Amino acid sequence: MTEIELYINSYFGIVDANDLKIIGSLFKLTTIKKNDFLLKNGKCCDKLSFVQSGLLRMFIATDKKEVTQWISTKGYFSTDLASFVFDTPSRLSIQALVDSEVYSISKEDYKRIGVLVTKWHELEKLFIVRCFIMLEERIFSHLSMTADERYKLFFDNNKELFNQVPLQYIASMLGMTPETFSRIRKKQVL
Amino acid sequence: MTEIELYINSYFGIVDANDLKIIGSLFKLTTIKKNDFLLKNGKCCDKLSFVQSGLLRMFIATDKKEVTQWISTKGYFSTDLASFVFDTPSRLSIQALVDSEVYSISKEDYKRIGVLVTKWHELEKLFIVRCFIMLEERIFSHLSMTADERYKLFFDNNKELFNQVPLQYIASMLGMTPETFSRIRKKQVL
DNA sequence: ATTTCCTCTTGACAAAAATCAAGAAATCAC
DNA sequence: GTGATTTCTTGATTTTTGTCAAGAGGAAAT
Repeated sequence: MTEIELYINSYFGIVDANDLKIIGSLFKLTTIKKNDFLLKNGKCCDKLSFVQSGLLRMFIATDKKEVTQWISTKGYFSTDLASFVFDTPSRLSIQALVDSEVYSISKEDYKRIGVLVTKWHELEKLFIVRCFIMLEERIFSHLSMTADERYKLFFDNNKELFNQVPLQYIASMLGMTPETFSRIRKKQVL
Repeated sequence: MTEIELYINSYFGIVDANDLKIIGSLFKLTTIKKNDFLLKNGKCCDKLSFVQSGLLRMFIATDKKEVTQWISTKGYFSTDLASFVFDTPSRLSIQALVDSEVYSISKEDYKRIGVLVTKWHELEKLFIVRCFIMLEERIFSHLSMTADERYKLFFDNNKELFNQVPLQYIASMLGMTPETFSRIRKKQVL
């Protein structure tokens, strides 16, 4: 199995080898240099990507600051879903934090999957349900935890990220300032 | 068209009248008395419901407090999606804040929709994508706004809710204490 | 009506987090 | 390697939010 077939298989649970081949063949591997953009806000997002290697930062620029919504690591998908699905201008920008490789599918090819693979919509639905549940979890963390607790929770589950990306982005993604983030880290060490 | 058919049509965009009838017939209208539970945490959530009238509070009980995740008003769906889709014990409890009516579908009948209506999975996928986008928006509000700003945003979009439910639940849902909520309200009036 | 319960408000205070400013440390470009 | 830039840390201070406690107001029950 190719790498992309493995992803599709693990995320969408497709068992049929033939379907897997079809879908996999529609994704194209491309590289993005550090600091380059996979998507700039304002443009319509015309592709869906999976991170094969590297790191992508998804952020929204406000008048005051940039808000990092998520950092996609190997295996995560990366797109402005609203823009991709409903053809609206994207609010998200997506930028590579290091040289990265992504498997991307164009909107046209994406639409073709549904035609070619009967079970696709059902499997994709389950995939999005899982994403939905992750977001619910994240909202819960903001409703019920302090910055300190959110830090610990995220750190425990994503240790490897902390020496790969500027910490200010993780801080933003967890809803705190870099200063607060730094002070929390200091406490953890002692 | 019956009320439930109207919902299905507006949320899932089904055009075929026959499909609509089929799906609509699988939902059963039931009533829930004020303070009664549609779902108690720990049980497996075996149905998916749409609010026809009334108000449902979805909350998670922690050791310290109850965290209100969302209040479902007319037209919203209400379920513990993780529990419903993956047959796990639910973390959410769902309780009626006033006498309410819901259209519910059992898990078995829900599964049958996919068989009976070819386009169902695709339409449902789009529905969940819209839910996903709403949650992304909500997370953004926690990453970039103060309690004050979150209050204003929510108030502007949900004025009618404020004289129907205990305000403490709205406070919780917005991630602040009842006291902070009360003080923000006081400032708004002046 | 009055008692009880629940919700909301208010004040005083404590804790958490943001802001501002400066400097250290690390990284990047040449 | 050296200088320039970016990122991180730290301190001082302010703002925001939470906590605790008391009381007011309303709704529901008896």
